[in-house]
This record gives sequence, C-alpha cells and structure tokens, in this order.
Amino acid sequence: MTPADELPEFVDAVLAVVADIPRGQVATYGDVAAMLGSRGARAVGTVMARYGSDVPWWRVVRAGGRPPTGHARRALAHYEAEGTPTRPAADEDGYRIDLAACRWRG
DNA sequence: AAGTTGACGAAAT
DNA sequence: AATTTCGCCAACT
Repeated sequence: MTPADELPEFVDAVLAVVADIPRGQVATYGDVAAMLGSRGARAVGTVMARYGSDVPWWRVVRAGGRPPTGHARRALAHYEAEGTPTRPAADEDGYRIDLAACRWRG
C-alpha cells in the first residue's frame, strides 16, 4: 500500500470540516457536504458512520435539527455538556437541536 | 464496469 | 402530518 494514502481524500476532507465546528454549534450533513463543494449529504453520513468516532460527531446533525440516526441519546449528553440549545420534541429522538440558534456557518 | 449501500434531503403522495 | 419515492454522492463488491 502506498505509504502516504491511508484514507480516501473525501474522508479526510469531511473529518477536517467536522473538527472545525465550534463547541456549542452544529452543522447539518448537507452543510458539511456543501462546504466541500458537494451535494452528497449521504456520503458525509457514510463517512461519519465509518470514521467519525474520533471527531466531534455530535456536532453534525440532520436537516431540521434532528440528531444523527441511532445516536440521539449519546448526542444529547454532549449538547447538555457544551450548552448547545435543544428543544423537546414528540418524535422518537425526544428533542430537537435549535438550528436557528446554533447552526455554524464556515 | 455495473450494482449495492448508507449517521441524508427534499418533494410528492 | 406521516410515509413513500426519488435524487445525490462516494466507497465497496
């Protein structure tokens, strides 16, 4: 294997953007894709699923302020800890991130 | 090279 | 308002 290339470039780019999201703020999957000049919100999600464990993954949320699929509970603990504004909701997740208040613009 | 797969998004039912 | 369908994009088989 070539020594200098362990991850696909797109993966590296996604992780770099996520690492830049300030504490207490969030970006949507689509936002992250857009910052990379792509419209692949899903592709970003795939990257997070596979490589997101070592970056602030809870700062990447779905459109509409819903937390990442399957991680509502764990993500909430982080929002509470860093003061990200959330609001109770009647869906499965139980809450919603207040995007209007804390959405990050790179 | 073609088809499958997702921590997604928006539009159409 | 809640589902379903369709569109997108990058990685993997």
